[in-house]
This record gives sequence, structure tokens and C-alpha cells, in this order.
Amino acid sequence: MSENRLGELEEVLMLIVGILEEKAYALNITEEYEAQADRKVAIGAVHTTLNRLEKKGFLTSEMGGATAERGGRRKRIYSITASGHRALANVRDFRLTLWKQFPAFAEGKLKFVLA
Amino acid sequence: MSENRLGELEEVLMLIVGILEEKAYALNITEEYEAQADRKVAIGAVHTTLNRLEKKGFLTSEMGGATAERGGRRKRIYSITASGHRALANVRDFRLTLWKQFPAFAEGKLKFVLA
DNA sequence: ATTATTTGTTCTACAATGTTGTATAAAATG
DNA sequence: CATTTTATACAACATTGTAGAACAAATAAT
Repeated sequence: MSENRLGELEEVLMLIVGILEEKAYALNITEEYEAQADRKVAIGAVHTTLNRLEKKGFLTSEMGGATAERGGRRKRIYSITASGHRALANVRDFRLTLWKQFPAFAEGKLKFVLA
Repeated sequence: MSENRLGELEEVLMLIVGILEEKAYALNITEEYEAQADRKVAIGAVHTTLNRLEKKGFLTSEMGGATAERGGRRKRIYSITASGHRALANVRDFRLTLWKQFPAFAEGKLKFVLA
């Protein structure tokens, strides 16, 4: 019964949380997303999605301390749970399996090679 | 303005269409999905999604001939358009870029290696 | 110290995508 | 031509994605 589905934005935000680590709070995640995806996203969309991922148990969060920056309000820092990590690994493996079977993609047309 | 987004199911069904080639019709796509994803999906869900992908210009379809099987009604065969292929390649490259930056995933923990 | 400005989160409403169930259609068999 | 099998199409509902406004807390300016 491992309800394991991840939407497209959900999956990408999880990965960005994993990349940003202790700097993974909504505003920063939004900026990172826009930089990497070359695409705009509303901050509200990110908050909503992070909340839902937390409710599903794929992410946890805790309030960090306030920084000494101008307006440096306390941030809610997100991190990936064990269950979230498993879900991510599953979707990744599934997609890799499919890509391997897709003739147009499998035959040495990959620009990136992992591992 | 390249409206390039692909939902999770949309993306996977596109890949399966690419894998099945001339056998890519809804019922067969459904069975292939269930076999590969180890997960159930309603045939109606597949039809709806294929229709939407066609409307977006990522897939095309044409009716194939009736086969000589018992009950062999004519099938609607789907194939990927140039635009669909580009969209797929984009999401794949984007995700690979993210995975490479994700410490827990990037450090030799991959079971599958492409190319 | 009170007002403005900046960084940040929370809440509400709506659009797009995912899912289910049911109805319908066409071909082969008896 | 009724029954069975392989299929698609359609309608209703659930989940996920998106946008924007409201709210909160911290520093800076006056």
C-alpha cells in the first residue's frame, strides 16, 4: 500500500530541498527553482506544495533562527524524510528503466551520465 | 513561450508510447503501464491523458486496421510528435541536472547507468 | 519609538491534471 | 442476429498546480 505518487512539481521541489539542505526554505527554494528551471513559479505555489509534501510525510520542517539580515525573519527549513527519499528513488528508478527501453533516448543520445 | 510542462502520468505514458511504437494503443498502453509500474491504472485515465497530450500537440494518433483477433476492434495508434519529443528530452535533462546536484543521489548510489 | 521597508509565511480561490465509472462501438463466433 | 471480446468515448469527481492577497516579524530610517 505504499502510496508513492509524486506530482511533477512535487518531485522537483523535493530534489531542490535535497540540494539546498540547511538553506531549504520556501523563498530560497522558489529562487533556486526559477534559476534552474528557467521558469517562473509563484511563491504561493511553492508553499502549498511544500505543505502537502509534509502532510504526506515526504518532508519535515522546523523553524530556523532569525538571521541578522535586514528583514531576516525566521525561516521554515525543510528536509527529506526516509519515506520521501524512498519515493524519490522509486520514481527515478522507474523513469530510468523506461528511458532505457525507449529507442530514441537509449541509443547514446544522453548528454548526462550519472555515476 | 514554450509551454512545456508534463504531468507525472503524462510523462510516463509518453515514454510508454515511445517504447511500444506501432503497438501504442490505449488498452495495450494500460497493460504495459501496469506491468512496468507495478501499479494499477484505469483505462479511462489512460484515454483521458492520451487525449490531452494529443490536444497539446505532444502526440498524434490514427486509426489502425482491424486485426483478425476475436473482437478485434480497430485501435487508435499513438505516436510522439517532434514537439513531444523535445518536451520529453527537456524534462529528462532537467531532472538529470538536479539529480547530479543532489548529494544523496549523486555519489555512486545509482543502480542504473545510462549510455 | 513609530513608521517604512524587507524577508518571510499563511490562507483562500481557482485551473490543470489524475482517476473512476459507465456508456458505447465494432469485430468475431455461434 | 444475439453473444462475447476487444476497444474507445464521455461525464463526474479527486488531487495537484498556480496565483494573489493577507499577515507576521525583523531591521532601518526618521
